[in-house]
Amino acid sequence: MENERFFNSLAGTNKPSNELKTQFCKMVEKEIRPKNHTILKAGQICDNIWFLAQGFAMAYIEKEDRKIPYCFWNENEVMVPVNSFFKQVPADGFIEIMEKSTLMAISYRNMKQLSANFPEFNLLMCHLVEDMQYASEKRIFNLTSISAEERYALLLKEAPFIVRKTSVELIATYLGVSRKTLNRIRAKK
Amino acid sequence: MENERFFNSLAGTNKPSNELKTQFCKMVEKEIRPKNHTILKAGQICDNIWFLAQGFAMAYIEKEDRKIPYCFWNENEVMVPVNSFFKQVPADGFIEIMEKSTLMAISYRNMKQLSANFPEFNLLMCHLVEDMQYASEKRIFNLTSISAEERYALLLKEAPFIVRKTSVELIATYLGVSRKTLNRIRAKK
DNA sequence: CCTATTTTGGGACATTTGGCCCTTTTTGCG
DNA sequence: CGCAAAAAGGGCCAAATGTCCCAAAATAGG
Repeated sequence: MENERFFNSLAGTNKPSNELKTQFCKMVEKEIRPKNHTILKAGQICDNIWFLAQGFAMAYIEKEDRKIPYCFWNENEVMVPVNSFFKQVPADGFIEIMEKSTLMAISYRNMKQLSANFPEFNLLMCHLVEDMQYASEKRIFNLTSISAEERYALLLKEAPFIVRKTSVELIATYLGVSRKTLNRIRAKK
Repeated sequence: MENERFFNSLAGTNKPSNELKTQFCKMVEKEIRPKNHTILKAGQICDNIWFLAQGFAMAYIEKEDRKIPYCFWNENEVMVPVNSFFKQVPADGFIEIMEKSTLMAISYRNMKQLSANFPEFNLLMCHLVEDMQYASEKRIFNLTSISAEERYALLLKEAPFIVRKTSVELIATYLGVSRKTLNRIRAKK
């Protein structure tokens, strides 16, 4: 069931106790959200970690009426705006559901409680942030050291769902180039 | 003394117990490193978190004989390659001391022990990674949404020490442009 | 199913960027 | 202090990228 998938996704290769798992699963709430629904707005303090049981979503920062995507999430991924959620401060950006999605949510309060009661849960949270940091490092490396064309090829290889499910405009911005440039790259066979 | 500065830097706005502080300070070791010394090589498993008590350092990834800087550290900053240290896996990149520096080091084993004995220390480690993640997010935003010229202006404003202490080549790569382009930007008054 | 709206892809042109190369300046080291 | 090596800065040209624009295609909503 979806709560377990959420838990397993957080657990990764770790083997947390069944007690933790049971507690965790009790706390998770299910939400169905329609396409184009915004679940977090800039300025709000994020009260949830979500698991995208089904669907597609994006985090972006708004700048001069343009959306600058920071992250795309596919099914079975954990969504969390690190700064806003863990520090409980206003978010810089938005999280938007891009197609009808099923979300599993756990609140900050519940997260804190699990952390207090289960040191191993704390570890899982740390790993989550570490993984996100590592992903960011790789993205920065790509943005500073390979061409837009190579970045697009990499995206196609590692996250083709993004290319399938998003507009050219957003993909281009995500890759750090204009729509025109991405079109040219795609036109080259 | 330097051990305390290290501790305070990790503590940030938190108020950890004196007991933790004492334990921590006992574990810290001081190292003096000369210019151009590499304290971590790609492929090695990082065994330390460092505090740069004095000096200047850089993390970079090597690619086709070029150095792609990921991060620069100034005095009083905490240096840690998140993935290699926390997961104890081989590092992707290098950490190089760019000018004679004083480092305070704490080993993985000691870190683990503090984490086990002091839940509050665990929190500090989490905050450290969260902050790094937040910094990475901002950098990605800049790389995808503002011009090289604006990025340079921002760097000058927010981390002028990098501009003062590093070569044009490295700054340019850090900003995601060629040396030629950065020279042109600087030539514009 | 049809219409209004959005998205896409490409042409023309201007601008920016990068590679190559050379000279000058700075730095490191004996 | 002086020499060798490295870094900086800029000229020239080619390649790439971006802006503006429009027509065709795809999509959304009634």
